[in-house]
Amino acid sequence: MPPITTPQSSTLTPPTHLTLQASRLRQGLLGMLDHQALAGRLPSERQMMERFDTTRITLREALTQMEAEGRIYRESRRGWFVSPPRLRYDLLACLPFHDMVESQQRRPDTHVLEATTCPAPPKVAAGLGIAADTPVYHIIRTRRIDGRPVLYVEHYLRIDCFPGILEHDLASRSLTELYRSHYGIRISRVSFELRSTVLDDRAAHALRAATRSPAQRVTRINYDQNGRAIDYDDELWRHDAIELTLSAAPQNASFDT
Amino acid sequence: MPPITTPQSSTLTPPTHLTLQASRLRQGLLGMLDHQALAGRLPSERQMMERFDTTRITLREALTQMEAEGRIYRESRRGWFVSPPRLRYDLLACLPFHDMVESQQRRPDTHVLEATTCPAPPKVAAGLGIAADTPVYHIIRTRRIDGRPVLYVEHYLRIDCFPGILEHDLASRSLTELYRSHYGIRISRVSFELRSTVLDDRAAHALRAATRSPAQRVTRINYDQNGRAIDYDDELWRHDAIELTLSAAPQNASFDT
DNA sequence: GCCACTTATTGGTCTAGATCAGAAGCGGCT
DNA sequence: AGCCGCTTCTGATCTAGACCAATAAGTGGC
Repeated sequence: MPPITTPQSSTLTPPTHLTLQASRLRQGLLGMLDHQALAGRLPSERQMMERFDTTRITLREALTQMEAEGRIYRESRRGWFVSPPRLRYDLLACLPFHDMVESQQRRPDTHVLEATTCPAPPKVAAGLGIAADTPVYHIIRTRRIDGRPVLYVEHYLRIDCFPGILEHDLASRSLTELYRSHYGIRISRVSFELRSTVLDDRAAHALRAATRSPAQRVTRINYDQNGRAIDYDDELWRHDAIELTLSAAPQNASFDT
Repeated sequence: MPPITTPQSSTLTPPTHLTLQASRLRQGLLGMLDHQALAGRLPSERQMMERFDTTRITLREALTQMEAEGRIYRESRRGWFVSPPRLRYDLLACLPFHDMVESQQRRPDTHVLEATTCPAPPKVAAGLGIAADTPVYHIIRTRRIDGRPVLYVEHYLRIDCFPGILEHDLASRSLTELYRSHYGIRISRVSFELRSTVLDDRAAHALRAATRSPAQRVTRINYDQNGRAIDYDDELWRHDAIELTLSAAPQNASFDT
């Protein structure tokens, strides 16, 4: 006998339940993204909720998932937006932010939030190989691409390497360029630590993002030609804004038999 | 009339509202993590919801946030767990998975889901520099650390480079080791593409994870000593399971004046 | 025309449930 | 000892609202 696999699907229960709501919603949203494509802003939550005939909570869950995918993002209390293409960030090219962004036909933009001196936090001290609480320069900046804030970065610089560097224009000049032109220091080695987390309250606020939005942390230590750690950068990117790339020779694979 | 700014705050509505619930909940959960530390499993949602006197939805939102932070993770329909320490994954060390895991005093484990031949998907073909739909080996594996499934990886190998490689034991031997010992091919260059996304349905199912849990994608192309692309790997990691590291000389910074 | 104020809109947070389906544990049977 | 079906627990999904707070737009006075 033919044991019909879905005996109840057509008669008793209407086909509009199960977990179909989610996929239906998802389909609808994806279609919306395709159509208005680069339009940017999505309709308000209440409008979408009505259009897709669902609940606010269900809708928000679907939106949150697409945010995690990197398709859309939100600005705090401002709405949902379609994510622009990711910036390709070549870790070893070591291009200054402005150059990197412009080389991809995008418009960069930097804003300095803070430029002070502070005692080195434990992690920074450890990374730089100096005693904890040694004074260091502390620079906090936000960076935007095509007007969208995507990066919150804190730099910690060794004071003995870059005396007086805070006097320069830190919004329009790149640090690495300053290192070279004013201090004769060039970067001969970099080490990275990458992990995906969320924006902390400070970063979220600075980026106009909702607290604890998904983020990509890029911690970076630069070394000069003498192998001395000269600065420690802590970058928090909106996770949908970048795609990290990297190409190099492996460091031990040549020692085969 | 005197429009008292907060007329209802003390009388009608209890002071337990605002956004305090969230932070209170968060505190409680963090305390719980600290105390039972490595215990692993968290209490059931209904128990926590009662203990913290809140709603299921509010609780789940808090849990989801901590999942995004990488502090906890969930197994589909099985519960919430405290995230173990992240595995340090040195991109340029190019250590086989088993060695990498064991060198960090963890227990590795591999399971082969599929080992077939298939036409190269467009992206793979482009990455390998071969015509689309050229047949390639296709290996799908899941990997675990201390019994926890953390990695879903699909390998695409050029058949002309590794004829008959599917006959080997792909669960206990590393591919790179097979490349070297049986085919005389060693990896002389790697290129990576890193982006944070979510697990697709297949990967989620294979990792016993909820669909669309946060994930770190690591796409990798290996090149042999002749500069020829030999394989294309697509790795999907549970995002809280790893911390990527990397140390190298920048590729253009030496050309200063 | 500029600025302070008001108001409407919208996202952020929360309540109080219900239903469904997979996972785990348990017994009993083989 | 081990397989199988049953029950129970638990997470997954969804409904139908409410109130708060920040933004943005509109309004009136100077």
